[in-house]
Amino acid sequence: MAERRGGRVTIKDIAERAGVSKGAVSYALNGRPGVSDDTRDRIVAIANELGWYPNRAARALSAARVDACGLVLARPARTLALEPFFMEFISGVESEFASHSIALTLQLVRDPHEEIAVYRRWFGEHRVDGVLVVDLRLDDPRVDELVRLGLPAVVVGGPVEGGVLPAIWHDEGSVVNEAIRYLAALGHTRVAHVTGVDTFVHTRQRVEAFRRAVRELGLEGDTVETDYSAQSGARATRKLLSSPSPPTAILFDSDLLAVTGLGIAQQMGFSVPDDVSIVGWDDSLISQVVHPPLTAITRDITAFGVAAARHLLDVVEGRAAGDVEMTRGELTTRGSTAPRVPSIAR
Amino acid sequence: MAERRGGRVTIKDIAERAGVSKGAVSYALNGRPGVSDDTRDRIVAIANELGWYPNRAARALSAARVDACGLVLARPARTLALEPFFMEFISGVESEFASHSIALTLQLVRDPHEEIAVYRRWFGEHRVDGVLVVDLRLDDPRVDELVRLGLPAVVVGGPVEGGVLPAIWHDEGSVVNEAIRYLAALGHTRVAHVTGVDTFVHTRQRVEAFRRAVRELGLEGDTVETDYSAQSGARATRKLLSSPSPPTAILFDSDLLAVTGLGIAQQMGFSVPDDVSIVGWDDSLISQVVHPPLTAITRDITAFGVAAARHLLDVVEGRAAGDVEMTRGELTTRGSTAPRVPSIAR
DNA sequence: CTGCATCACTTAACCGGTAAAGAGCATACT
DNA sequence: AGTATGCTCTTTACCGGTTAAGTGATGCAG
Repeated sequence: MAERRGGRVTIKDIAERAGVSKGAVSYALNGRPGVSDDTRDRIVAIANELGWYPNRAARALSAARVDACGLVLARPARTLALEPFFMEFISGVESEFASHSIALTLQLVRDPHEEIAVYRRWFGEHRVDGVLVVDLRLDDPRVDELVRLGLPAVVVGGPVEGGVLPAIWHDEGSVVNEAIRYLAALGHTRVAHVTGVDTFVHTRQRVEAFRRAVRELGLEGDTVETDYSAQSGARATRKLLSSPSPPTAILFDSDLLAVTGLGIAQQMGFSVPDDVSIVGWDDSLISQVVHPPLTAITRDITAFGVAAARHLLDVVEGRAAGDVEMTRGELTTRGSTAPRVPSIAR
Repeated sequence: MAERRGGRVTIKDIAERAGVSKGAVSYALNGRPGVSDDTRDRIVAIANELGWYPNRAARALSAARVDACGLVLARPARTLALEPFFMEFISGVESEFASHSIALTLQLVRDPHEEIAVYRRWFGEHRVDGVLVVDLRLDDPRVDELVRLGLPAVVVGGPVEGGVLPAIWHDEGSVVNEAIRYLAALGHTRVAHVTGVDTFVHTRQRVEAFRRAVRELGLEGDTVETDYSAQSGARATRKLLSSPSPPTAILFDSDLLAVTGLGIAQQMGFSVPDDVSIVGWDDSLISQVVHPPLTAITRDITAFGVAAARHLLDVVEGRAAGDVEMTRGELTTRGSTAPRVPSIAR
């Protein structure tokens, strides 16, 4: 084998073997006109035989594309590890990228400030063709920076003010509404909402929907904010349940929060679901393996990842922009929710 | 601003601004001799002002490095999402890579066969400088392929037969030994081990250590294999606990398995830890938030990721090869283990 | 005053692809 | 016959860096 640098096969090797020029090889392997079918077949056969793959760096240098997209996660590692959402989302993103031979470049950072620095670097280095931005915040500085750079991006989790970047999100409101109506139908009048980070747009959407539903149904409804960490979830649950008139049903904004809340409730002597009903979010197996299994808001996160990735590829190729609103999740009822037991019980 | 393609600043722009040649700019920005200090300072100042970053593709084409490393995960997405190990590991890997401006390219695949195809492509495309290989198997075909390709790699999870690839792993055996001795000291005589995938090297190590400890201590000790999925964990637990003389203590090979096992045990009417003690592995918050919190084998997974990444960078740069054995984990005791209640109780 | 380093830079080739422009030849048309 | 057209392939420039080799100018020793 005529192998060169690092054992890699280049189109030059193929050209020599086929007795044609580099240009002809390039035309042949890219399926473009300019070579006869005979020559093309011969070249393709040689390429396969030698196990040729296009050198990505070389291609990126002339073509504008690097065939890689990026995802930056700015949540604490410990939270990420426990939040099944991200791995499922990534797996959806991956499967879409893989079928287009696009690489996923992942980076974990500590805060949005670092995240912006990563975008600047990635753009300057031409490391990625585009990025997926998660956990959209109100007045998100990342949006301005991405627009300024001109780095193609799709924002996951809420429409962007002014529509300056294409976005994709779930209808969070109507499923919150469904969950609260379900709890009300079970007889609960004091409900609570343990939310995620308050400045995230999807948190706002959920909180607003929660407040609206509570108002419309004439319930009492507290809201407690967390930073998605287990500790803050434990604190929030403890605070709610130690109030003089604790809620009889709690909606949690993530699996991790819900499972933590369940543990705290049980530890405080509350029986779930007899004393307090619990509803989780992002129904993962964790919700199902705990005891009792959790009623939860289910959505197809992998499909969400697929859709986000596809949208980004469209944006990168200039095929489309605009926003995509995915169908809302569903409420899956399990053992952690039950009709409210009249207060004589306690 | 003299900006060109896609708004990116190139050394040509800097050269024009500074009134020098491209070569001089390259020398200046790479801290190599060949330019005066004055000129260097001027060039660096201009580069900073224009926000220049080296185009990675261009650099990769001449230098041999692409400054990216890869990680392929060949477990089902649903399992991955729930297994905190991987995200924690990735976060460790990431933090080490990030401090060297190395990108992490992640790919999820269905099986080792696809994984090999990814390595071939990555190597041919020159997408990565090296890879981290997880879940080492006996007679792992990936090892042969990586050796054949000459793609730098570090194997995570057990030494490679023949030492053909550098590896990094934990001492799994001695911590298993510690856990079983602890259970024996609590009075347990019938113990069980719910393992992961049997062909993984680290599973073998654990199983051997378990069998040795059981033999040495004169215990009865069943081993049941799973594929790490929650379903198979549930099945394994059900099988063990429905035997005529069920074990009074079970060691699970992962958090997910342990939590699932806990749920099944409780569902079957076993009290944990009174009827059966449970020990988990990879002590994540999940183990801590369930009820009772799980006794578990703890190890610093993030540090493991850091060490693996650092070892890979050494290998890529030809600085080192060889194997690294990390310190073993520790047993953290919590509420899921207790002294054995004499069998009169049941 | 010559000879020879040394310094500070420029020139040019190269990495491995892409793609526009050109060249040689056969066929088709007027 | 002359020329236009089309096809197939080659030549060449280019992407944005790196780097070996080359060039003037300066300094300094003999």
